[in-house]
Amino acid sequence: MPKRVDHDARRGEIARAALRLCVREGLASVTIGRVAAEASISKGLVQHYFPTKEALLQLAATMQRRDIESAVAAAVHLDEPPRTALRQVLLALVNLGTEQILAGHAFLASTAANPQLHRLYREGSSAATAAVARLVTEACGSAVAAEAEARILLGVAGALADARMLGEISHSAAVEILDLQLSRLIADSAS
Amino acid sequence: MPKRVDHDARRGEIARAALRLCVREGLASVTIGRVAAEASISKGLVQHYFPTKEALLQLAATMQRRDIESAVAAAVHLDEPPRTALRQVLLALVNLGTEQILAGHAFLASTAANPQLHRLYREGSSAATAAVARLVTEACGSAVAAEAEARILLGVAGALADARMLGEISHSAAVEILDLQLSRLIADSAS
DNA sequence: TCGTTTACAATACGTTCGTATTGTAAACAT
DNA sequence: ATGTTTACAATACGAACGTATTGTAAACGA
Repeated sequence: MPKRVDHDARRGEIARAALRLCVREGLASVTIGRVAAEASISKGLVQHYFPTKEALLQLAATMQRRDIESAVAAAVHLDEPPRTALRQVLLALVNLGTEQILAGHAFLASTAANPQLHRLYREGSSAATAAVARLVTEACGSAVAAEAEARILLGVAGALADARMLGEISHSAAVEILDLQLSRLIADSAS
Repeated sequence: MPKRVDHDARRGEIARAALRLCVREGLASVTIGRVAAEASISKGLVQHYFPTKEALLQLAATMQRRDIESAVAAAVHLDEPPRTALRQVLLALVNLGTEQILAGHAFLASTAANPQLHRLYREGSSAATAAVARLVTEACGSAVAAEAEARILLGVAGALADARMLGEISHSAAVEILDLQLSRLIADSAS
């Protein structure tokens, strides 16, 4: 009934409904109609805010990345020493919900067919590696190969998150494995 | 026109066509009709070999896992010492083609919606971890936490494969990073 | 030899997809 | 006051989906 609506916020709501659907029933079941139902709006309104389905998926993927970034940002308390911040960042990744992990895999798999998604994920991955590499340098000095160590740590965190999602390992087991690797890089990796 | 046909082989061909499509254009574009066209057969023949689309995807996922297993098996020469075999296994994973990696992510993302796929991937992941853990024990003795180290190594290998697929790092950079981690576990990790 | 089975194609069917079009009522600009 | 936007719903539409049904010709068992 009213008029002016926050356009970006509405788009965000719709994209978030798409993400929920993707996680719950797979990317293949994300259709305009299902998204509209999930968001409790009409099919026509989805079209009003997104010219095409691809644009909707693009925003959903972007928001999924942003969700991860803000989960990481929320986990690191700024006044901690670098070694603690590094651990907190990796722990945040391990603790990601099933939602973020599943959606991430789904979009990553679409990378081959969608150059825009490819760029999004490539840049996101590079940025994450660079950020972790900086923390590694701060925590360990410049004697270590920071980028290589960052890739190792991010790989371990990702694999632990996957294993946790699949129900293979418990949260505490994941933390132990992460700390095992961290203890190789820096002494005193206690929380 | 003739009669007796190797049923399993035919099913394999069709599933492989589905995999190619999945890699090239994403899981969402894997439809009965497209698979039939990719395999150069009629839509009806796909139905003749698979009662349902889900059965087709199930076999495709199973074959994708088998492909990875045989790539790994082909990479390890049996008479090598364990430390060399371990490195060869991980290198084989890093060197996986874009196809296997992308399809793996796509199926893993369908895990939430498909309990059968969930079991397939959970069991596959556990088996891989156990196999690598055994190699770790053989190579380093029982003083190390073999399963934890196996998860770390598999995580690193997977992340390197992903980074290579996205075009972030070169093959040689990936090998260097893998060897960096391996050198922590065992002395003399040279090829 | 003849009926059954099998490999495969063709097509029909109801559903659902993405998109286009149209309608309506509320807010704004003038 | 009025005409243009804007938020939203409804529906129409052709294409493509998964599946069911039917047809045909070749190989087999009897």
